[in-house]
Amino acid sequence: MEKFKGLDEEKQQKILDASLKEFAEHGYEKASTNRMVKEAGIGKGMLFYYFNSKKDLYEYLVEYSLDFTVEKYFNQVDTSETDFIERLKQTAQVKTKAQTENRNVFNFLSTYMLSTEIKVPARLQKKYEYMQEMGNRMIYEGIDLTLFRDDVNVEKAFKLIRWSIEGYQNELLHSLQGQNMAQVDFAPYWEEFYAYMEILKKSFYKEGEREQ
Amino acid sequence: MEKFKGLDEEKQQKILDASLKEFAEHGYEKASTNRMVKEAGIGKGMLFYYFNSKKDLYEYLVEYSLDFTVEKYFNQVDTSETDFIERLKQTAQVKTKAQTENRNVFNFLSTYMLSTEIKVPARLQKKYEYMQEMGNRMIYEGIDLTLFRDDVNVEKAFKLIRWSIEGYQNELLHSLQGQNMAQVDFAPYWEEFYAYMEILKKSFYKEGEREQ
DNA sequence: ATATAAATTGACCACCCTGGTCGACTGGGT
DNA sequence: ACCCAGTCGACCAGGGTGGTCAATTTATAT
Repeated sequence: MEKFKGLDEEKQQKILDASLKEFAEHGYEKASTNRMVKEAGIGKGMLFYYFNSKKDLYEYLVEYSLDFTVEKYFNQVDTSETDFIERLKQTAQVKTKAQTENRNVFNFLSTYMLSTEIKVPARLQKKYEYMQEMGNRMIYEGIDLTLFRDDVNVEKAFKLIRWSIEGYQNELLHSLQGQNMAQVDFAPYWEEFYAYMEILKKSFYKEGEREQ
Repeated sequence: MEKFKGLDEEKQQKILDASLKEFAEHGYEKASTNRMVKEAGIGKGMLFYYFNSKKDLYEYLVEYSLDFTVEKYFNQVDTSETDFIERLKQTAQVKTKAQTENRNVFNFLSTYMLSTEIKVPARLQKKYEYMQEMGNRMIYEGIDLTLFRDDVNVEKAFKLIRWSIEGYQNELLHSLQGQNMAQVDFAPYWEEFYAYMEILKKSFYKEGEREQ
């Protein structure tokens, strides 16, 4: 692995992108090292020179993706915002940015989370659980509960709001399928998103407790 | 194909289940006819005796799944219910029932809808589009718009409510992963689901326009 | 009972792809 | 001149592919 880290950034990135993508699309077993090296533009031997085996490569990618997610996503959210919906608006923005900058990491990680075909070492498993815990804190910690209507269960309102936002993001992602994310003008979609957020506030917050 | 339809129901079902499952899990290209026949408990030759080729089998399954969905799902929903959330409650119940009775069809169809690796004949494509149109009508046709609050856009409220329900269903499905659906006691989950629906009514409907 | 037809099997085919290895080659440092 | 880390891709044995077909069992008709 030290071999790999000695490479110049650009080459590293090409190899990471190629292998993250391959694993994300095909899962562990059916991912092909041949396709990876072709996509990355390196000789077959090099992949096994940098990483010793397919399995080692996979574990390296898991750790890389976890670190990436914590640093470029979780650590960017300002947890001093106590308005739940505002907090989620912010996470949506940060997430979109991180996702646009490196889609492969997100795709890889989400297939990794669902898949059960391979078990990683305990150290990585721990890291993964720690990351989930961190993600929860990023969303729920320090939220001002008094903004919510008194006649609805706050826990359930949390979930409904999160599901709504995930639903919007999924639909948007699906409708933008195939387009190069880097060159899509997101402005109108943010407008639309904010409109949805306003509705959620009207619906789930107390009357008159809303800003402006 | 007539050969296949002449079989007794039980054998047909075994073959359908095995191949729907295989295609759903691996996609068209990587699905293995060998695994299908092993799972179905028939000789290799028979699959190509009933259906002429892998492709023909796939198209048969698409049509079968579309017909199944329309008959056992769409046609069971009572569209005389004009309360949007009540209508969706009902579709959720019908869907859960149909899904429990034949999970493979739903899994196959949802991967088919996302996948782009194979294009089916125009006739099937038309049938698919007709089914989507039918699904929309099942959900939106004849809905009483006056129940909704005046200060929110109804179209957007529709979507928020649907996303919420889909979110709940996904989370439930995920938490029940691996268990045999046929022998899960759904009663407490329906309780929980109804609680969520009540919150949605409180949030998105006019004050005092709610039943009881 | 016999002849004919239909259903069913699985060994077999030629081909493709797999993760991983290894001898050959490169270019820069000494 | 020698060394050596870096790089390549032909090559390996093994396994899986969709599809075929001669052989056998089972059902049907006479």
